[in-house]
Amino acid sequence: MRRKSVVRGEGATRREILTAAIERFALASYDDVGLRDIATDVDVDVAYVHRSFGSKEQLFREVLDTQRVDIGLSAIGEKALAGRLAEILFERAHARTSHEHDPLTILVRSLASPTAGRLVGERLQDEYIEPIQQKIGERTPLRASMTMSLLIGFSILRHHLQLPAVTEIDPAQAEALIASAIDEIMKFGKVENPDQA
Amino acid sequence: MRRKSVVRGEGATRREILTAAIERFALASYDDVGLRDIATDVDVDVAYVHRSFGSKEQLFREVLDTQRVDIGLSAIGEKALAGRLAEILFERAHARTSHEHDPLTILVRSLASPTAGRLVGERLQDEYIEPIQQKIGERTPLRASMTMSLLIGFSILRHHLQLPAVTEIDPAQAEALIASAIDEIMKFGKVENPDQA
DNA sequence: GCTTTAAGTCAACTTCTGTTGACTTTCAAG
DNA sequence: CTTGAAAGTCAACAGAAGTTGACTTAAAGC
Repeated sequence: MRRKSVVRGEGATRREILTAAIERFALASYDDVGLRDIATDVDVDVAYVHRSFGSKEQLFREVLDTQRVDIGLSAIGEKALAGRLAEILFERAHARTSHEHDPLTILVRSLASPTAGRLVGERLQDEYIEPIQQKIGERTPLRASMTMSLLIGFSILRHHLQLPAVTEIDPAQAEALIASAIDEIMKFGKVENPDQA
Repeated sequence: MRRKSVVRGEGATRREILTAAIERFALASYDDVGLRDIATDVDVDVAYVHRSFGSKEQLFREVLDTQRVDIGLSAIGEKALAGRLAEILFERAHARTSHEHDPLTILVRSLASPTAGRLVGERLQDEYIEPIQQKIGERTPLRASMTMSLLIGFSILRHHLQLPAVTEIDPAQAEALIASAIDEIMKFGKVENPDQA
């Protein structure tokens, strides 16, 4: 008597579905991606997409797992942190096969969704803010959050809204400027009163 | 022979609906706010909400009009720009009646929606980035965009995701740090090679 | 008092969503 | 050849959404 699992499908088709889902979730938000869209991409029935992962939310969760990025903080010093973060943000922007996206894209796309938002928040906290906090010294929550603000805001302007001012920028130049902005934020903890009125 | 307008309702109830809509759109995204929610708030029929504005999109447009903010750039110098922007972001955070929100909130909430996203992008460009560009000197698109990245990212972390690290910060302190971060970004144009490897 | 116009309601339609039960197909093991 | 589980399909449901046509109510204008 085998236990009949609710989740079916462990083979090649399942992987194809996951790949198609990654693509879709990088281009539209959780709520705007329909299981039927994904089903069409892979040319299977909607029901199969659903049952291969148990639920849409579970599928999304697995997509997020796919996008994990190791900041590699343990290996680098505080000085190199800014550069590393900027690098992550632009890592795939330099790639020639341009339908690749930076690891923040999928997270950022689905920020607003009530269903997916909670998952996104957790990932952001665990995968970025937490590690950054551990790396820097004083006023850490605020500084780590400001750093993330810059990264997330930039990703939004660039990929979501595709504002010309941002998309037309030379990536290498933008990367350098992001890095030095983060560097400045890192210095905040070390000054008592930055500029204050 | 009066022309029968598709849009009905010019009176007090219409204004109530608009107020309720503002509240709703500040708390949830365009797609997640239902006309039925708003109708319930004001205690009228859904159909009346719809017809008072012609369409949901038109209602949202009027809500955005409501949120217009004059940065007042003409009156201030480049030096005061950073402080002014930070002030806008925190203007209503200090208020005691706390169900008020900063003018970016509604824009940011509906970034992801395909329907509302276009509107949001236009507003952001016209109302913030454009004015900021006009105020600063060199490398203007990039610097203006970086500034907006910080503002938007912070708004998202604070209001959307409500990450503890951001919500627990003393507003006055955060405002000061945002301002000095923007100040640093403003200096980018004036240095040839910031730090570069 | 009748009429017109706006204010507001009611019920329904259409479209789209994730989900589910029941079915068929495939294919390897015994 | 038979069995049995996995792979995959089909049709349908239930819920929610924006929208629309037809209706009623209410208050002025003449």
